[in-house]
Amino acid sequence: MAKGILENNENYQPGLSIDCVIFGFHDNQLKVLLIKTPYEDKWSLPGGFVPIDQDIDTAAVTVLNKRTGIEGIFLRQFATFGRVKRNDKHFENKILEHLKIPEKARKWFTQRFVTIGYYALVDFLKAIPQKENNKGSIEWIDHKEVPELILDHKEILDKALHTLRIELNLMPIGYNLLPEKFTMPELQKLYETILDKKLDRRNFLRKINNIGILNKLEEKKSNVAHKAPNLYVFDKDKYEEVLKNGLNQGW
Amino acid sequence: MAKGILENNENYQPGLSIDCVIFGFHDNQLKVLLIKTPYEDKWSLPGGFVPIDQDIDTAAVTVLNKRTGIEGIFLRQFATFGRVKRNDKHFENKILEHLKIPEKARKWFTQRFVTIGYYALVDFLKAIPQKENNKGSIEWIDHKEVPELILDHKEILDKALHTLRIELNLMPIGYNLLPEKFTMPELQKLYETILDKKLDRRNFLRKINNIGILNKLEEKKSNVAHKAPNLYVFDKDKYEEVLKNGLNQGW
DNA sequence: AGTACATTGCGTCATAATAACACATTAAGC
DNA sequence: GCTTAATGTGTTATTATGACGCAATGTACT
Repeated sequence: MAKGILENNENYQPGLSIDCVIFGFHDNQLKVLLIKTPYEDKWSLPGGFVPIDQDIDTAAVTVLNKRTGIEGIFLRQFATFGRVKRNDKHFENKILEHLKIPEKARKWFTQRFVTIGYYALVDFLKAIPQKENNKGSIEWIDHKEVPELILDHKEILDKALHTLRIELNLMPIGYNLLPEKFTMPELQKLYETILDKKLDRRNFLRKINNIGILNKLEEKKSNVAHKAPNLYVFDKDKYEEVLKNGLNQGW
Repeated sequence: MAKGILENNENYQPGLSIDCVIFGFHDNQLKVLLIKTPYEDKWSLPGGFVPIDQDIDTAAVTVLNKRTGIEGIFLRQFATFGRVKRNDKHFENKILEHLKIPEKARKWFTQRFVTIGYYALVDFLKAIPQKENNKGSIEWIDHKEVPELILDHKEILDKALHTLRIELNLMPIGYNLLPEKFTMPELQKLYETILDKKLDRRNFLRKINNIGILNKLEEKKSNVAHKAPNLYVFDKDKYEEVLKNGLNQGW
């Protein structure tokens, strides 16, 4: 919840919020950063409100930065959710009381909200979940084991993943999700996890190499079971270029 | 401008608007439906506000329906625009006076607005531009000859076209842009116009046919110069199926 | 040390998709 | 009837994709 919002409603854009679907990758699993709500047994996406003097993109960056502690990450708006009924039952009186929201601020919280969805791809190891005032809990959760979410947050999460899957065909990914040096099997696992589909090792290698954004290092990964795989890094310049121009332009 | 908004601000979601980029196709040109603003020599996208008790998608349908008179059209949300400065200079006093907006309503119009962009594909011949109270003017304008637009509407239009170009690879189009019976050269021209690129006749035919959404009719187009082209119709069932499942799934 | 096993690197082959191009057909206009 | 411009229907070379074979490498076990 945004700082000072209880005292200064008028400093925020009314009826508008930001919700972020923050993806990370760890242990061959796609993780999503979720927050446990203090007042009921559900979870929510990290979100916030939009300061009246701040661009919506900036407000999204603020949410992300506040929750992960990192900057300069991949962040993209993917949809805006505005069904009337999406929050009409949410902030009931008992919840407002539990949150100790003063009477005069309640109207602000119970108004109709439209929310703008952003999704982010971040480095799991660099992104340290940040609690709100050291209270509550925030955790990385396997996207296959997402618990019940408040409001329409499940729908938002699903839409984010769907968008990510489609955009896999339009842009390279991995730079923000993997450590600097990584192996081909790791990159492949990332794709397989996002797509929820097995890919052929050898065809994957060929296709990824054809994009031309990887540099193979001399070193191999050490301390691994079985044959040591090669290490790769992204060629940042080429990566950015492909990100900008897109790939796979059908027509 | 939405009905009753001057008297009943509180019936609308504050600081939120809808803008529609309505595309049509005629004379081998991609057209955009634009409105001449009465108070200055600029044009704007057709838009509206969001009734407090209406889904945003419904509000977008309302705008579209009001401006074209048609229903059941292809309409898709593509982005939300929320820079702080996007409308801070727009509704200056002289404009508010010109619009005869009463003093107490001015605060509503001068607040910060975030707008949700939708784009639509409609049949040029069926969509008859509808004026506001028979005042002002609304016209189909060639997308290559778009005049100066208010606010960030040019940016919104560009983003819509960019989205449409990308989505050409993910879905079939034409059903909402062409008459029921059409020729292959017409469909090709549509693609060429949207993409702003020449395509090879024979390769285009093969690729379109492989999608499997067209039925060739027995008849040919009559009263044409040169060789009479075949007529086609979309197979609605297959079209809808491909629309839903998408095409060209890279991975 | 030797062997089984899992995993990686690198390659082949058949098929499908794409790009570039040739030629015959049809109708209008002179 | 001839020219012209557009359409219908191919062919061929190149590239991308999908399915699969096999040798190399390191761990674990006997």
